[in-house]
Amino acid sequence: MARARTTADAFNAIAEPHRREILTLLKGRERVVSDIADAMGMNQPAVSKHLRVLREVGLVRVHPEGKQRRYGLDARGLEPVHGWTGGFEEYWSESLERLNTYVKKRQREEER
Amino acid sequence: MARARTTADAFNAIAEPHRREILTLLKGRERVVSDIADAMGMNQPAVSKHLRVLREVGLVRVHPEGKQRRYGLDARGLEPVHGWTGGFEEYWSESLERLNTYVKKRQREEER
DNA sequence: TTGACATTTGCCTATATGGGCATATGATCC
DNA sequence: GGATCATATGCCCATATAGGCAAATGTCAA
Repeated sequence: MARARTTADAFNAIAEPHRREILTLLKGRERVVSDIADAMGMNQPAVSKHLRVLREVGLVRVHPEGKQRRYGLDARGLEPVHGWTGGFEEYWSESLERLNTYVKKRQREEER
Repeated sequence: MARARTTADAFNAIAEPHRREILTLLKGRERVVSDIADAMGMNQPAVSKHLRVLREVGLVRVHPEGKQRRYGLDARGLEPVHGWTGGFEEYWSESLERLNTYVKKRQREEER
């Protein structure tokens, strides 16, 4: 079996650094394809392909405007990723880790 | 150019559902390979390969114990993912979005 | 219609899986 | 050393890119 499709879900879509860069670029405002390509120093077809992936996974939306196509952010699809990783927060937050240690210690003491 | 290696970073490593499942399984306690394989209903070699990826990206650690190898979580590598997605929180949190709108409105008012 | 500009899509290549199966490597016990 | 259990690796296949380049499609203006 091959690797999962990049359009399978947001987890796969954002695994590509250039796609994350695009999403970041779209944060403040909507942008036209050539604008994005310039900002990234990439040729336009490559950008179009990444935009297609992001579109298929629902992280961006297109707003045709004459011959141009403005792309806008629809980051709701990132919530599952944020939520999933958030479930591990205690493992990297030191203060939370201390709290956790404390709680476990208390639990052990209460068991006596 | 091909897709980035799954061991390139946590973003790529957690794009695979089975690997996310493994990390979740390791949340409470450390587990031995066969234990993980059983819990996931997967054969052992496949699990070993996923563990290798997670190990190379630093999300798990091995603790040899006789002929067994206990794997433990080291989720600190997930923080960048959580942090990056967190930068988009306002786009899916409606209350936050309202707050954002309010803040921007205030800013506009202050500019007068 | 024709021309010009903006984007998308098709084609091709190098690369990287993910899982099944068989086999190698490690560790423990006799 | 030899047997046995637990894991890791090697090999093979089907599949999926990511990006470069050329060509197709869409849109608007004269």
